[in-house]
Amino acid sequence: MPKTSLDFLASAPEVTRRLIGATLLVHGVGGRIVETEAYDREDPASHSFSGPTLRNAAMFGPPAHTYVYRSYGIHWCLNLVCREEGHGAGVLIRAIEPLEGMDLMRERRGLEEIRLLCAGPGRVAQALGISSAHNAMATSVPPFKLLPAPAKVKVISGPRIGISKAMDQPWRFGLEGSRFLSRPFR
DNA sequence: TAACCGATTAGCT
DNA sequence: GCTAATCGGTTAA
Repeated sequence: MPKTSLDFLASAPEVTRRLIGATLLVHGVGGRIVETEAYDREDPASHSFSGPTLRNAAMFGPPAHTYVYRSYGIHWCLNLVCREEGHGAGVLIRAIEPLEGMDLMRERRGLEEIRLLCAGPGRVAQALGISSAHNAMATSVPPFKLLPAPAKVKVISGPRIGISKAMDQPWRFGLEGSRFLSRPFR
């Protein structure tokens, strides 16, 4: 229990930036977070924008918990809830540098190429074995393990991917120079 | 009908 | 090496 534990109560972009470089494991499988995106309540691109529904309920639950949703009817995507309970903000985990449980991740993804194992939110969820069963769970207890980033990570930012609103907000964050990003920053 | 996307294909530098 | 286009499913406005 490091005293430098992550503060999920800060603003969504702040929490999102600080998650870059953090280590995320599920049942000991995962690695270092290298790409994230912020979503907030007053944010037309956020699932929480129009208030609570059955699907996004976890976004309005306690911080440091998960919000898992189905994307385009096919993939699962993992978010971490931030700000105070009931606010409706979260961080989308977009890419991870694979470090632990490589064999299991390769098997789940049906892929050898390490660079593409977790390069994208749907890919992250598949490699880590995330599904709706992992929705609204605390990240501080098993099967989850979340370790804060080291002090000196270099973070870059840019517009979010796959949205058509609030394009002006640079709420996508990445680890500078990482080759495990879903797409490069420019 | 548009979405917090991935695999594939076709084209480019 | 890269980008753009296409299509596949569910959800919810």
